Amino acid sequence: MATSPTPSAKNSLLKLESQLCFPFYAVSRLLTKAYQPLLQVLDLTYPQYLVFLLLWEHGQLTVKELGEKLLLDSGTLTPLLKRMEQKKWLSRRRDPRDERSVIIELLPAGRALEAQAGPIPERMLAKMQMSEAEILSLRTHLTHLLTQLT
Amino acid sequence: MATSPTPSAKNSLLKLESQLCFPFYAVSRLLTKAYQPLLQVLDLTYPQYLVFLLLWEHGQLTVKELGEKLLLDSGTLTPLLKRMEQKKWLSRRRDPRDERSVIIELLPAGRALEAQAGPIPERMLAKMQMSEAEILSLRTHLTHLLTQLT
DNA sequence: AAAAAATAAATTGTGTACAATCAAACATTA
DNA sequence: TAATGTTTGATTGTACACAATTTATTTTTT
Repeated sequence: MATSPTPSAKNSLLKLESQLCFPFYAVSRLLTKAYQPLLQVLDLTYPQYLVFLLLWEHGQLTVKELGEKLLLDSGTLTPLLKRMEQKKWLSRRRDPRDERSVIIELLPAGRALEAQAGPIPERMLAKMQMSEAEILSLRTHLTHLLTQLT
Repeated sequence: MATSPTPSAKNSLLKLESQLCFPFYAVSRLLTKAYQPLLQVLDLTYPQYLVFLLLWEHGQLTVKELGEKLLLDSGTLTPLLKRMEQKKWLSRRRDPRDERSVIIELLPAGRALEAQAGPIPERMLAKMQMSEAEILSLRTHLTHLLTQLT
């Protein structure tokens, strides 16, 4: 006769889930904490470091473009970018060709941080203690999830 | 002659890294957002839901125990638990045997939420669109990372 | 037992996150 | 071109997250 999944089988699945979303939440916060001592000497937070990674590569981007790449909205980015502006790391100005857009441009003090931030990725990889195969496997799954959730 | 890694090899490694930590950060936020419509009808946030998962299982826990299991400190938990107390979901009281500890205990209104929250894990699994094999693989890597970073 | 050390929460201050709303600028079309 | 609708940031309000400090309590040492 047809039966629904046994309670134990169902529970294992549900338990699996409860142990899947929480680890993401926990790992994300622990990674940010692991960055903290490396970023603190540069007076940077992790989200600010992510903004810099993009600016070091592109030089200048609009708030909208930053938001699309970081999956953050202006309610998060505007105050964050204002703090970075106060530290003379970047400039904020309206695009003359479209006054709705705000262009974020790297300033010399911001560009100077790139060299100091150079060793950070290797140090983080060391903290993670993962093989390149593990990292590739993780990246595949994370990218898949990212696609599903976006 | 001995050489350091080539720039390209080194860059690929660094790029790998920049594409590993950010996905964790992004997936974690997207998962919280994916929970939001399911939790909103219960008037819950994701961290509050995590507290409930523990309380539904254990009935009562100290703030310290909640913090150990969720990897959160009292600076985060105290205001969160006070909000949950205001909604009559739980009670906060000092342990008479050790006045330093605060015991968090589930109240009837909090226990009543358990049934309503029942379908949430399955719905989240559906949103993630992952096979059980993928989930198991992810869990292994996440647990490893969690251990490395704790 | 009195002093010193350790523990558990609470508090304070800073910095994200994000939903909801608003305002200005631009694009479209009737 | 005037009205309508869309786009882009900024603002507001709520809720984490965490470092650093403080307070109350308990434990350990002397």
